[in-house]
Amino acid sequence: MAAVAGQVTNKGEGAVLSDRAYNAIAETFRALADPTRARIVHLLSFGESSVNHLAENLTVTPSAVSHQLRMLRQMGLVRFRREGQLAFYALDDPHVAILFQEAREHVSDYLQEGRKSREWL
Amino acid sequence: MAAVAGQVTNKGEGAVLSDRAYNAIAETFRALADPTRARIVHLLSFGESSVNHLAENLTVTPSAVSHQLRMLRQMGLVRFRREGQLAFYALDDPHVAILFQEAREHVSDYLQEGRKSREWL
DNA sequence: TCGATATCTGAGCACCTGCTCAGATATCCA
DNA sequence: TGGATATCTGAGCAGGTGCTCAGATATCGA
Repeated sequence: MAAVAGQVTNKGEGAVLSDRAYNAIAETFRALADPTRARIVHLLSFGESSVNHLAENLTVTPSAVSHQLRMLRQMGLVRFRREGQLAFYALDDPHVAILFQEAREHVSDYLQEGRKSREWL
Repeated sequence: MAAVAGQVTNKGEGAVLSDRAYNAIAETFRALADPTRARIVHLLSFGESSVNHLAENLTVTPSAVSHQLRMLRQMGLVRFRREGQLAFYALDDPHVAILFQEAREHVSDYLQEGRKSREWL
C-alpha cells in the first residue's frame, strides 16, 4: 500500500482520458488480442465470409468461430447479414483493418531488429 | 468435431499469414488490451516517465505498475534506462503510439454512431 | 412434414491474467 | 555503514478467457 498517497491524479500534463475511454480502448485491443480472432479479422479484411468458410480456413470448429464472432459483434468490429442458411460476416469499421495492418508492421519491425527471425512475413 | 473435415486450409485466396505471425500480432494487441497498460502507454506517449510517477498518475501501486512494465518490456513496447534510484520508461516503437491513436479513433467513431455517449472524448 | 445443413447458445473446465502481499535488490546520502 | 527511497520479483488468489460438448434454433429442399 502507501502508493505515494498524495497528489491525486492528472493535472494539466496533457490530454489524459477518462477511465471509460481507457476501458473502451483496451476492450478494442482485447478484441484482437487472440490468435483466432486475429485470423478471423484478417480473413474478413479480404471480404465477407460465412461461419463455415471461416471455420474451414482456420481449422477451428464452427462453434468456436461462432462464439468468437459473437464477441466481435458485441464489440462492434463486425456486422453480419443472413442469406438463407448462411450468415455472412464482414468488418464493420475501416479502423479495424488499419489496426491489424499497423500491428503487423510493428511485429515486422520488432522482429527485424534481430531479436527473432521473421521468415513468416 | 467434424468441422467440415475436408479442405485443409488457406489456398491462394490472399496473403494468409503463418500461425507464428498471427500469434505475434495477437500478442501485440494483448499488450494494450488492459486498461492499466493502455493508460501507461498513453502517458508514455507524452514522454518518458519513472515508475512512481506513473503509479501516482494512475492511482495504482508501484508494484502493479512494475509488473505491467515488465510485460510491456518483454513484448518490446517500452524500453527503460536507469538514473540513480529512478527507472525511466519510454515507448520503444512509433507504431505503438499509432496503434493507440487508431484505437482511440475507432472507439470515438463507434460511440458516435449513437450506441453510447462519448462525452469523455 | 421430415431430414440435412448452418449457425447459435449455455454449461463446464483447463488455463491465463492482474492484482496484492511480502520480501529482495539497488541506489543515494549522511 | 545504515536508513530512506525506488524498483523488482515470486507466490497466491479471484476473476476472466477460449474451447468443447450437447443440444437448440433456423432455413432449405424433397
